[in-house]
Amino acid sequence: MKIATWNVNSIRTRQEQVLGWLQTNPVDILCLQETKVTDQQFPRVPFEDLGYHLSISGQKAYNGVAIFSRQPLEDVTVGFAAILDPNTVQTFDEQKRVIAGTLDGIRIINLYVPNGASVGSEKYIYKLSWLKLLKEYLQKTLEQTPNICVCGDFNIALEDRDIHDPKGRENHIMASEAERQALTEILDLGLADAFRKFNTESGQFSWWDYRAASFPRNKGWRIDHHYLSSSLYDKAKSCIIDKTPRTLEKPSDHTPVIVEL
DNA sequence: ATGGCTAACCCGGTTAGA
Repeated sequence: MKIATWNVNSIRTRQEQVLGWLQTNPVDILCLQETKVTDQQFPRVPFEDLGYHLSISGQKAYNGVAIFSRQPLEDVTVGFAAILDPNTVQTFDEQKRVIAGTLDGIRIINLYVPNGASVGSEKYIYKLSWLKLLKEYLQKTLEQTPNICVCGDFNIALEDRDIHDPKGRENHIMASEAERQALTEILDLGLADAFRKFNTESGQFSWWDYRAASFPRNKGWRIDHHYLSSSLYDKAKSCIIDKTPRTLEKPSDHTPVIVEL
């Protein structure tokens, strides 16, 4: 089974690129982030015509996640409230960042982790609070389902080798100690980075800033991940970053990452 | 160098991304 994750930065703007990519890369599962569209306005038909089932959770202008699957998913849920106390997480679920579904006994959890704006800002505090809830959400999920694949745009580079230029990173969003600590605590539940099973080199990224010619200079970050529970991690066959879509005209600033289980 | 680039929104300037 191939599971891809791709922050498309607007599904309506990227519709043709996503369709083209799926024709060349007919993955079993495609997890999308930053669809930036309400469910009513989501361009479902072209993807359904390609043979995909769509599970979507979006909102106007911001955020939004979706899972495309060749086979229908079971037990699709959106938001933290599917697992956690709705009264506690209600305000967090207003931002559409979490969708999950099951295929062949594997629980696939697709995430768009908050960006955090800048270290110490209100949005940064929100990001850390969100990650704390994510830990509880995944802990309870693992109690129900041992086989999980948690993927998406984490907006965190866990190690310096995941950043083109790590100097000064302690005050940089996506690399600060508190963010890394929050993610490490989540991984300590029993999850491991599929990409690093196969590739230990630096210089391999999934996101490049639109500005300052970051992509041609390969000044990027690796912030899009697949985290697998132990039995899936042991079985993983490959995990690759496909830079091709980032070379196109009007690309997303992220590019797809694909794990094969 | 707090720049630079892109997208949505409501209509050219703001908010957000990372």
